This record gives sequence, C-alpha cells and structure tokens, in this order.
Amino acid sequence: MPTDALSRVFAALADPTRRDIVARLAVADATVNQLAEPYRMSVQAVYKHLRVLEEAGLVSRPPGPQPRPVRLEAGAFDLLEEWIERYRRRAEERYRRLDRVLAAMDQAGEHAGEHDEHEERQP
Amino acid sequence: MPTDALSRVFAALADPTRRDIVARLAVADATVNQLAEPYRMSVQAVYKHLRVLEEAGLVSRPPGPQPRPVRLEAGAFDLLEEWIERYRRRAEERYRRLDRVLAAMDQAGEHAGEHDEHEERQP
DNA sequence: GTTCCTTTAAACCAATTGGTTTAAACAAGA
DNA sequence: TCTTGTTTAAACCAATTGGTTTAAAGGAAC
Repeated sequence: MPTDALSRVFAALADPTRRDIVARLAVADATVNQLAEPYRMSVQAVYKHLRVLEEAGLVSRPPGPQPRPVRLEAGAFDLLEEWIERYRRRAEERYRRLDRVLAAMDQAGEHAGEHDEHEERQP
Repeated sequence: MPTDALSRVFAALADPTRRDIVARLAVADATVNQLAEPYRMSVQAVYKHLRVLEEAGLVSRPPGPQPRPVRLEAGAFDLLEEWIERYRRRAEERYRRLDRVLAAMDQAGEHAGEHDEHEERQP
C-alpha cells in the first residue's frame, strides 16, 4: 500500500476484469450489483476490485442513498498519459535519430559500424 | 503467462524499477550491467525485470556481440495510449454532459433531481 | 422493529511476484 | 585452451493478489 500513485494506477489496470469495469463505467455510472452481474465471481470480489480502482483514483463512490453509484474519475488517466507521452516521445525521437545514423552508415560503407552508439552525444 | 497483451503491458509498468528502466532506456540504449548498476539488487533480478518488459513488448534485445544492448520498443506504448484515450475521452464527454444536466437541474429547482441519470439515453 | 438489500470485514487459499543464492551454459579475449 | 564476463536457469522465500466463504454492520422500506 505504500506504493506510489503511478504504480497503483498501472497495477489497477493490469487486471482484465478491472479494465472491463472501467470500460463499462466510461459509458455510464453503475451500481456495484449492476457491475457484478455479468461476471461469474462473487459480489464481494467486485467490491475488492472496486477498492483497488478507488485507491488508484480511477473511480469514486460519491456518498448518497443506498445503492451508491460508481463513477469513473477521468483525472487519473492524465497521470498515465503524462508518463507514457514523456517516454514514448523520447523513444521515437531516438528512433528517428538512429534511422538517420543507420542511413548515413549505410551509404558510407559498413567498416566503421559498430555498436557503440549508446553513448549519447546529442546537445 | 496466458494473460492478454494489454494486461502484460500494464503489469510490466506497475513496478517502479521497471518504469525507471524504461525511463533510462528512453534516453539511451544500455547493457544489462549498466542498467543494474544504480540499483541495490542483484543483476539476476534485473534480468528478471527485463524479461517481464520483453514479454510485454516494451523492450527488445537485438542479438549481437556479447554485452547485448537493451532497446526500448516504442510500439507497445501505442497499445496503452489507444486504450487509455478511448475511455478517457468517453469519461470526459460524460462529465461535460453531466455538467449540463446538473446546471439545468440547478436552475429548474431541485425537486425532480434524483440519481437515476445513469440510464443512458444519448443518441 | 424487522426484514431485506448493500456494504465492509475477516479468515483462508492457491497462484503470482520480486527478490535471493547457487549453478550452469555461452561467448570472447588472452 | 583457459579464463573472464555475460546470460539463463533453478530452487527457494516472503509478500501480494484474486478469489472464496462466512459474518457482521448500515440503511431503507415496510
């Protein structure tokens, strides 16, 4: 439980049932029983899944009259996208750069082409 | 291991060490020993982490001379972003719609406002 | 107040996970 | 070939996870 927020979000979405719940909540709020109905597991198991999603900040259960609805929290997705975007972008840049290097090596001949390019020397 | 691709990717990134590895690979390829150096765990543990990342398609280890480099595979990020984008967008739309409904309820008086709006009736 | 549904809690279980250590197979360089 | 560094594999361990069942507490409606 003392794991960081990002780990909690990723871990929460690593389970197919939990992703399915998120998918269904994306189209409409639902009560726990509604959510549990299609699955072949106990209602308590669904409560457990919801607690995981809740602790990850992906879902909230606003208080109110008894069959409390479960609501998708769009905010947690931003955390994810921020992280992913950051590294994906860098990776793609590196690929483009690598492609240029390979192309240059290709037309220059293959005598100097070794595997020492991982020492970064970009500005 | 018979889990689906998306689960593997999410699970792989649910570990901070693994995310750190990805982050470092985003700036430059590295050998396993280079990757393992800053951590206080055994090199074998890092190999295990890399196997997880590899099976998730986030990383590849192109064959070649002995200290084989580890390379970030940008492709797997697309899977993630695709999934996230889909549901985040829907969730946001629903929020906007809900805001309108609430605003309408607000200026119409609060006698009819119950919690039955999760039966979707959008076209 | 009782009864019924919803929610939370607890004890338990099998499987997975993130590590370890030890050992063996591979590849290169001297 | 011998030695050294890299990679993979195996056996083990503690902690976590995704489920279960059972039980109890909270709220609504009658």
